[in-house]
Amino acid sequence: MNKKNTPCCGVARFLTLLDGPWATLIVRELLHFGPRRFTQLRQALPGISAHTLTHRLKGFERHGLVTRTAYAETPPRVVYELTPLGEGLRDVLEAMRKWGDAVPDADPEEMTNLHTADAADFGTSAECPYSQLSKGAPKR
Amino acid sequence: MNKKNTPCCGVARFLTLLDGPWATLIVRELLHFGPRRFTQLRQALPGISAHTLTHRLKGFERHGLVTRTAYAETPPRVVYELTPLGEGLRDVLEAMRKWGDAVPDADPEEMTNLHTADAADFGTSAECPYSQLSKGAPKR
DNA sequence: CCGTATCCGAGGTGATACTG
DNA sequence: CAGTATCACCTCGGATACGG
Repeated sequence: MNKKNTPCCGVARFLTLLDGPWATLIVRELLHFGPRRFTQLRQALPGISAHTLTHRLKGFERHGLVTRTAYAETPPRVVYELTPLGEGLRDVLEAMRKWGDAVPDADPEEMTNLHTADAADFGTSAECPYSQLSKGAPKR
Repeated sequence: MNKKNTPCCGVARFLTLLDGPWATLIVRELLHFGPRRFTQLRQALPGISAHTLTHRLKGFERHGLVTRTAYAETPPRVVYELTPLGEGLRDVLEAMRKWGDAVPDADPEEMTNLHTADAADFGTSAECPYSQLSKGAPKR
């Protein structure tokens, strides 16, 4: 919009709002499945803790990326949903996915390549092995 | 123990390869300016330390995102350049920038220092205010 | 000039236990 | 079910000092 040389601001803003390893993946879930409950997100993101999920979600809500709707029922039910702003992340996520899929296996020795199918989507959430990247586990 | 397990979905892969707040910004510099020397990058990213820059750069090199070319001169000269793979990140960065620009300033209190320089001019993207948001940056 | 080595703080994350 | 609180760990990042 303004000068062509200002990617700095937009990029930095994205990085600020979606900091942390889990943030983007949570958004991916909501983009892919639509409104989701707390437990659903938790199950869809193997390895994430309630602590982290809560923290990220609250941050998103605070920044206007998602809405939180609590139903006073028994048992309680809370639904998180992307706002239009959060929906706007679809293009970014899509670009990421496209790039990531195109990445040749730079590290030859592994590649648990099982994501062959879901190119059209953001990937099947359930099989995201990102849990293995959790801080506690040595990843590289 | 393998160094890295490659996430099956592209999004996770991106997040794995470009982890940390500075990673994406370094790529942005290289995307924008092309091949750059160590010191140039350092200057272009106010607040980054040699330690971090080296670490990120080595990671990029290891994953095939950038190439490192050292000239045995005096004084020594080292040039980093994006590989085609790294170039492919342009779309992602662009998507981020586009989104970030469209984000309304929902958090004035958190972004305070962000606009100090304001839309003024990041003419060359040199002054990326992200340094003030970095983990260790004490500016706030 | 281009890093590397070491120390240190900050914050994300997980595990566990507990509340509404 | 949907969190919250606390603790501890890990990694990233900055600062400084040193080496190629």
